[in-house]
Amino acid sequence: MCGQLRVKTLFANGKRLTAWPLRVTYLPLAGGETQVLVRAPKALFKRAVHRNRLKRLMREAWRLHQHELVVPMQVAFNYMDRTMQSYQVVERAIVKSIRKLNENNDSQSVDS
RNA sequence: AUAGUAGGUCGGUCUAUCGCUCGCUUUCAGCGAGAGGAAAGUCCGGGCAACACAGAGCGACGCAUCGGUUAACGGCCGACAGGCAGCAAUGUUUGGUCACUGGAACAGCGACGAAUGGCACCCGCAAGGGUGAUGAAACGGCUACACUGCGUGUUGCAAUCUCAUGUAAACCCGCGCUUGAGGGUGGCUCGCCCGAGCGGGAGGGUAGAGAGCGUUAGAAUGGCACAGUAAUGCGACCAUCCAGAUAAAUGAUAGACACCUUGACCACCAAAAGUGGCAAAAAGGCACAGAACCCGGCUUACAGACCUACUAUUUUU
Repeated sequence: MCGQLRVKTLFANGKRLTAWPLRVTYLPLAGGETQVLVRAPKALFKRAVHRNRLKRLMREAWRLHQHELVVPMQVAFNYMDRTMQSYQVVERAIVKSIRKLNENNDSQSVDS
């Protein structure tokens, strides 16, 4: 996912959920392809190496589990812990957040 | 053997599965390439680009023993002198001129040997004088400025160029159109040049792509000679063409090996401590750190391993 405008609208209008150590901001799409964004803030990690590492872990976990997401949406994974976590922890968080995204979407469709 | 000094090298390897970026090809696939010694800090110096040409004077800034080295440097190499630290190997620090002008400091004297002050003794009513011993501290300067010599045009790849998209060539105010606003030249002046628009307000629009951009043939990289004490040169010989992302590729998982720490146990010893040997199982660890136009330096960070030279002490021959 890229483009200043799209990112801005996602963070302005998107909903949030938490799956430690990630905070997920998402916005369901009517159609099209799912767009993803990963973030490791400079405020939390001073060194570029650490930020790169975390973004790679998040991307890798997403790559292996992206097919589990049912409905297309815009998703932003935001790393928010101050310590470096292992791949296992990140993977668990990604899986959990995908499950939550699916649940939320189901309940929404039921309501409407 | 122990302790230390200086310089240098390396800084994980392999396999399987699933991926990422770039290139090529016979393109639903295959093959090849894919982070560092500091890629970092952005502190110096260049290349490169733009400013029409890149001139002169003044100023400003930087550097300052001597020689060498280089594309260049405030870097590097070698040498000299003084201070400081160390038993030593060595490390560290300082190094133009003060003749003239100004400032601070400064009585005068002084290796032909030390003024003054303090001390002791003697003379004198006193002021003071004489003799003697002890003896901290000193080199011919310091700082700023000035002078002398050398160097520097400015801005930086968000430079710069091209294409595409879109709007308002509209509105208001001020100045100007050769008797010339404004600009190039951002420290100033002169000189040179461009010149019909320029500055401000409110408002409207765009913010995508490509080149620059990858050691596509050079200050190129890696060997090997040669010259030199060395930095470095020579390119004489051989080999090679080597990351190129842009919400920013170079990764994830599993296993094996290597390395480091702890270490059952064994030997010496009466025992403990200590020293030496072996190093299974197990546990833990495996640094600093991620290219962004490209090079040469400097500085800082760094687990651990290895190599070379030298110094001191002890023992043995």
